[in-house]
Amino acid sequence: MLSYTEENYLKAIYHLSGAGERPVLTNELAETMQTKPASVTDMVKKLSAKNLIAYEKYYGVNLLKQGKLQALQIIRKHRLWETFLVNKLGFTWDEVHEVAEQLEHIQSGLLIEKLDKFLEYPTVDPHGHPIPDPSGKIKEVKQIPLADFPAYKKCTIRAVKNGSPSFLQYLSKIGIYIEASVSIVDKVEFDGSLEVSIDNKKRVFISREAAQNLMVTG
Amino acid sequence: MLSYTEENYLKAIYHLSGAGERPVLTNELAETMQTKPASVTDMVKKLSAKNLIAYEKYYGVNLLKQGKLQALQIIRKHRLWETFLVNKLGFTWDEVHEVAEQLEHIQSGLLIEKLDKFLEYPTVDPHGHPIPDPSGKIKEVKQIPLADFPAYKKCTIRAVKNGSPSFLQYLSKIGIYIEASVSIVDKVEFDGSLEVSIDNKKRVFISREAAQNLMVTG
DNA sequence: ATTATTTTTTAGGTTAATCTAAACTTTTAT
DNA sequence: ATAAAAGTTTAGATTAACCTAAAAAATAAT
Repeated sequence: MLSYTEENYLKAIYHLSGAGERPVLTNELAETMQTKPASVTDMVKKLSAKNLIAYEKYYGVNLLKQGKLQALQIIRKHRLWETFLVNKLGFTWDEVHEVAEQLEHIQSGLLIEKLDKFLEYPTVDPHGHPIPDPSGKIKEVKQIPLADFPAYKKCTIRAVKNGSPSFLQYLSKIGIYIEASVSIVDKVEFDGSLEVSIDNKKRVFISREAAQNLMVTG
Repeated sequence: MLSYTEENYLKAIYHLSGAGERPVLTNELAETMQTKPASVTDMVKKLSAKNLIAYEKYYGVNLLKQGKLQALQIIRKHRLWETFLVNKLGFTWDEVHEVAEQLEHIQSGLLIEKLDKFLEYPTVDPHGHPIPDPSGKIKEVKQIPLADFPAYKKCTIRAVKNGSPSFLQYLSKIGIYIEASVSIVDKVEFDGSLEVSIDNKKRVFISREAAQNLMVTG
């Protein structure tokens, strides 16, 4: 059984490594874990001793099979809980992260099984992120940033990349939501900002920065 | 902010003290906390320094106002979660305790507020135990053990006292549930066991022990 | 190719919650 | 009333997760 902290490390390693693609450095891990590099070294040795990650001094860590599976289980729980909070309890999408960070550590297979059923087996969370299945498999859907989508063509908002509360609140305020149908109607040369039509109803300006964090499908 | 462990101590003190009526001894606390008396002494000093309990050497501890309030908040959360697990997720009443022990420590006022609303402001949990209101107030209902109820008179099962999983499973099996209408139709002299009629439909024998753990109202 | 800089690790220490063993109170039993 | 038993506290260790400061390795810059 993993500790709360060990679980958080695995999750951070998963995200920082891009689902286990590249090695994660001590310093980046220290930053996301809000701790000191020296502490990371300690923990990384511990996880390595448990065969969850492969740790090589001065090089970084890589997720091993078991570690990746564990990380995916935690992500699964996190996203199921977020879905619950929004769909059932009426949280807004900018309010759920902190609470889900706690709920994801509850240990009960039965609970997650029943929660999944109660939510009718959702495949994405309120931010559009995919929910791994019980075995850790993820149904990836090809998405590109709205910033890279051709102008005048309709597309659908599928996910937010950086889901910080303030960004999410901003999106709500201007009327952008998951599944919204949008199209770029103008590009401002000066700063790369875009004028976007939402559901053929309203038009809003969004920064290049924001457009890079909105993932769409054609 | 209290630690997970501190919260559990407060809750245990609340229960062992009978809602704060009598002092709790180090040894009993050690037993329910599954730890050693020496560890209890340490923790009790800590909670005392935080003015949550009054600790007197060799005498025991008493809950102070703030400590009692905290304990009641945790109990509130525990019972709301149990209600959620049974009413919404389809857990049986013997499966919920362990999970609720974890969920009760989630820190989020908003979450409990919304959960309470989602459950439509329940006043008792699946075991018939009262759910404290947000300020910690409990609506006490006078109940007596079925064992002490007069024979032949109808009464209603309101709560279980010792809600161990095996007892709860046994109750389910013989058809006893919260809100069931029952009456004692025979008392066995030999061992104090009772023959009980449930909903005027079926008759079962229950031990004196069991009858003492079933709380009823007339 | 050295030197300087950055990154990472090691060494040694801290805190919360536990433990064991020994000392000390309180209670119980003669 | 005193001795034995039971209960409780103190003292000193341990473990997980962190820390700081110093040493070591890797990377970048002249």
